[in-house]
Amino acid sequence: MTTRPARLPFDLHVLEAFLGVCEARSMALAAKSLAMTQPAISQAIADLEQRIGVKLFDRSVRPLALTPAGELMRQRASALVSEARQIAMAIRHTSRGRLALIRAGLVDSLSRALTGPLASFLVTHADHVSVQSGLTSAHAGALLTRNLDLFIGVDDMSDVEGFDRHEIVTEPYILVLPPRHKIPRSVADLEACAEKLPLIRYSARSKTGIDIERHLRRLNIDFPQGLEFDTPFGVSDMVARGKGFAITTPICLAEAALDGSDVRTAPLPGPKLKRTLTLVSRRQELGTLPRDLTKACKSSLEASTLAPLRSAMPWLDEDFRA
Amino acid sequence: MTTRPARLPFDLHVLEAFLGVCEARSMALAAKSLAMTQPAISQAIADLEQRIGVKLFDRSVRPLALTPAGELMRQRASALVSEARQIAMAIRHTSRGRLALIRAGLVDSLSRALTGPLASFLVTHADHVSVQSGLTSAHAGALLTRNLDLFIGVDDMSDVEGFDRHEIVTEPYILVLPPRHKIPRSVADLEACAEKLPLIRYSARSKTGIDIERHLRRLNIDFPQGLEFDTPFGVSDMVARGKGFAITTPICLAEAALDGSDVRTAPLPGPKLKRTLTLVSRRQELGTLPRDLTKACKSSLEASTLAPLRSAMPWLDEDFRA
DNA sequence: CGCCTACTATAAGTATTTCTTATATTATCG
DNA sequence: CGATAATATAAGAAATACTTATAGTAGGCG
Repeated sequence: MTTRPARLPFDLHVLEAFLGVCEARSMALAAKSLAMTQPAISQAIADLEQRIGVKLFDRSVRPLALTPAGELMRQRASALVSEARQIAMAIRHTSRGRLALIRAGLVDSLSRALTGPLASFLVTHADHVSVQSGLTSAHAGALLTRNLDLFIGVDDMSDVEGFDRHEIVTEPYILVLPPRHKIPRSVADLEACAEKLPLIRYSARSKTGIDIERHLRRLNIDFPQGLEFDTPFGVSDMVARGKGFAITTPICLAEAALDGSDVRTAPLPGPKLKRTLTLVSRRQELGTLPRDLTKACKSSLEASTLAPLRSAMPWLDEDFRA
Repeated sequence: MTTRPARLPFDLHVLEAFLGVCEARSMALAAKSLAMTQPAISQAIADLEQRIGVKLFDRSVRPLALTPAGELMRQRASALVSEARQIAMAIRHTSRGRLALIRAGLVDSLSRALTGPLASFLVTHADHVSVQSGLTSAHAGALLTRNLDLFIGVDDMSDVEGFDRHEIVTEPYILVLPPRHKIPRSVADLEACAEKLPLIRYSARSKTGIDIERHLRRLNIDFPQGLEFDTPFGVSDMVARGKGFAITTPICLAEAALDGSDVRTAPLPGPKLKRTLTLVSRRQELGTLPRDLTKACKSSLEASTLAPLRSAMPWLDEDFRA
């Protein structure tokens, strides 16, 4: 006679009850919200504690307090139950060929260029589409914690396994200066320029800002701290107003969509600095959607943004295309 | 009368049964391995399918085939059940003040210096200790997929939320040359040196190798491809044999533990390049263990490695200490 | 300090779920 | 086409989860 393999000491339903108690700090209140009776909750929790061999609640105080093991359990059970709910939903809707919900992150610098095309594409594949602009680091974290299904951004999470990556575009960093300003052609010229006109910075909360600062440090260039902004518009508008110069990218500049102004653009002197925009999604969970979406975004970006940028800046690399 | 809130359409036990069928490709065989009867399995799966509203198996063929929805379910259910098992174990042992198992990753370059102290410390906190040397990128991936509980490495996963980081040491990259070789004092000297003696490289699979290559590119230095190694010993031994020079770190050099040879060391000309070694763990799951472990590692590293290195290379930065 | 209120725990019984045995149905292979 | 090995279904048994009733306990207030 075979020995029954060891079963898990809890089930999702019990964990839901446990989490209800954690939230309510009361078995009676949890019972109400879960449409069960207080003794059912009490017995379920007691049984769970007996099966796992530790106390989860301190019942000698009111309201109930979690033990350290209880706190650990709360965190991990919460994640587990949340994931289970997402599985339930994902299974149902994937099988219909449509997703119930797809949440896409889009880096700020592509917001104007791609929000429309992205949403238009996704809406043909999901009942509900959420497009969230923001910083790529936040999007990457959200993808890991399954609060996003995919994102387009500057970081491709290349050190993490289990994700697919589709490159959309690689672009160089460029100089942007106020109208009619002299163009620096060397690193030395750039440093001289900075003595008269401050560098308008991207925030260090963005990967773009970080890359630029790292680049300048490696050139041993130490521009004084001054203005910094989160958005391409903030940076570009200040340049247009003659308040300083900036290091940015053609797409960021296009994103800023300055009205009628004529900032000057030039290649960044010294070693080349580039950034790549990539679509990242979990492997195997969205079928061909990421690849198809990438194609759609490339087409749209080329027509709406890259071709005009090449016209405006003929000195951009031949490789600057989607 | 309150409406009962929507329950999850499955429980862990049913998912275990489902996964058993996936693995065995047979309900009868799954029943045997789960110590249940075949009809119990058949009914459980049928009920699951009815609750979630999709077919998971194609029963018109033998052996059973998974539908696309079934394949997605298999992947996600597998992760869920695996996580549930780990929760069960973690809760049990955390509450006893000891862990059942703790798995620590340690970057290759600290292997000799810290494997002993690390294992000695952890064995007082866990019944079973696994210390895995390797590349930090693999360790970071393993931590994310919960195949490691903590690691000490070069990447601190700073873009990912939910982790604690404790800095252990920051060290500069340095030059290492064959015995009695002339020391380059400028970037130009370094390039001239490379015309006679090749650069012995770290593999691009390591973050250290990547950082060095990126650094050289930003200096517009393009050393020809030649020898590359994964380990500090491989790189350092080749230098000792007069086969080339290397860019490395004091800790890597110490790790190489060259027998009786007398390679020359010098500051790296040009912009400074440093690396930081950090202990990374999930927030709030290991209590004070990561902080305590960090202290223990710093003490041990200072005594065993950093003090001797400062004696051997008096020109190292004052900040070069744990 | 004692009493009252509001909470949890326990006992006993009921309802629901899960499992087994017996057997019908179906896929595959020789 | 028949035999074998698989899954599905029916009916009943066993186990689990829940309810009602009530005992026991923590904390707040007078």
